[in-house]
Amino acid sequence: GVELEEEGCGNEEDDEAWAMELSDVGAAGSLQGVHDQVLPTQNSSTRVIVHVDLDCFYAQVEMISNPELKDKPLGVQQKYLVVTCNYEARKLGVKKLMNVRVAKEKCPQLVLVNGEDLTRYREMSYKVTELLEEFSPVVERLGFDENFVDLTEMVEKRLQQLQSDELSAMTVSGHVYNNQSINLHDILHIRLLVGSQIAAEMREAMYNRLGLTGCAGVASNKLLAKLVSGVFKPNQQTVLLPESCQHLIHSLNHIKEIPGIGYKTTKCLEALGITSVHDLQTFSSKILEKELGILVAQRILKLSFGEDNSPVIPSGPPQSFSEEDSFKKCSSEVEAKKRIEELLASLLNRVCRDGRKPHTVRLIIRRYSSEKHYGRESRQCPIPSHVIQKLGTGNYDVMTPMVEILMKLFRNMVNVKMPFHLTLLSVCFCNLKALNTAKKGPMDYYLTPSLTTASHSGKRSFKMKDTHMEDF
DNA sequence: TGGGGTTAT
DNA sequence: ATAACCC
Repeated sequence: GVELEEEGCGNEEDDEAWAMELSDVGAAGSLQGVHDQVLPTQNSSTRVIVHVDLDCFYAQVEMISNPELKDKPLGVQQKYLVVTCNYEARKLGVKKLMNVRVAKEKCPQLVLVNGEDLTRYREMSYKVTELLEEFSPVVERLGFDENFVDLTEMVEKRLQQLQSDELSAMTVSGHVYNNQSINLHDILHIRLLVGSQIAAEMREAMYNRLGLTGCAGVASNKLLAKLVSGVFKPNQQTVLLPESCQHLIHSLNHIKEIPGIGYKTTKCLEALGITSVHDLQTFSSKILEKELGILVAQRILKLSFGEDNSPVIPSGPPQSFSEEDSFKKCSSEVEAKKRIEELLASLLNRVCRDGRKPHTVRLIIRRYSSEKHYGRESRQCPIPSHVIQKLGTGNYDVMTPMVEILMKLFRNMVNVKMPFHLTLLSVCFCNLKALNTAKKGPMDYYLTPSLTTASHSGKRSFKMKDTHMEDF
């Protein structure tokens, strides 16, 4: 890695230099200080990141589909859960991931729509990502309703376009975290301020073109942008200035609120007596490294100080397509086959519309068991090339051979001669490759996806050990 | 707990 | 193939 040190909260050394450089800007009405100094910082660790977070996304999509739902308390139901709900419903006590029965008790007027089919949510989700990509191509998706955008370059360009008399008239858009005042002589403040203006334009475009509202957080890294985006909640935005970084991170009541510290790590930290951000910041790094491994320990320790050097990675098209269904009980091979066929039919549609070809298929099951918090098993195998070729073309029957492959995977996992009880089935297409439409040419050997992309990039390689059809 | 996703080991 | 993380 080239980067030596944190961004995030600091750059105290630079701050004073900037203040000196710019101290005469107001009086002289010149931006030379900005222009001279902005360019050399372009590849430094001072970034401007926005996190965009849609308000109760599934519920919004449903309200757009059926405007009569707009002024009613609305919940989106998957199986017996209300997975999300609009703000009308929240006022009446409905919470995310609340049991349907409990939600109805709390709020008898609650209107429920089924949200088990994610198709429209997925489509709207990608429209949002594509809209954000118009601002800057560096957009990273997080789930269906969140995106990070690296605005660093855009901000630099806007600062270079700025006329000299415009600087003193610049204003922040939305909230400033902790009500901190902006110093127009501080280049870090100016850059984040410009970021807040771009964030406002993004939210305007999302509303005008897609009818969606959401929050945005602007800060110097992904962690802080994400944390600050939720400070003012529906349909508002907040910018974090460096001086308030510690205030933000210490406003968290528990380490589990830090993105990147998940269920397992939280349990492990709690066993060490660590519950608050301060506990983690001051805990022995050596002991932490022994308990969690050096990589996790060093990463979460940095996170606890608000430091996060992870880049915004453009998501691009999805790496996998999957469909799953959960149920109380599936205990026969015939029933499993029917459920797999349903999942497959939807998946084949999606894969066809994407245009790329999956080269691997995977079957995932969850077995019934009273305990065991997380128990999923999977088997995968390469898709035979003659099946891949038929995938885009509606003419040939691709269902039959695919179902046969999947049932072989099924019988490899489940001994169908013994009683079994499944509660989930899922089919996943992955290892997606672009069509090879290139005509023969001298360079093709080096450019063809199956050779170049897979074996050298390390990103989409054949690292997984597939069970081959010959094994059966 | 749903119905998805990602990367690392 | 699994385990961790995210929504």
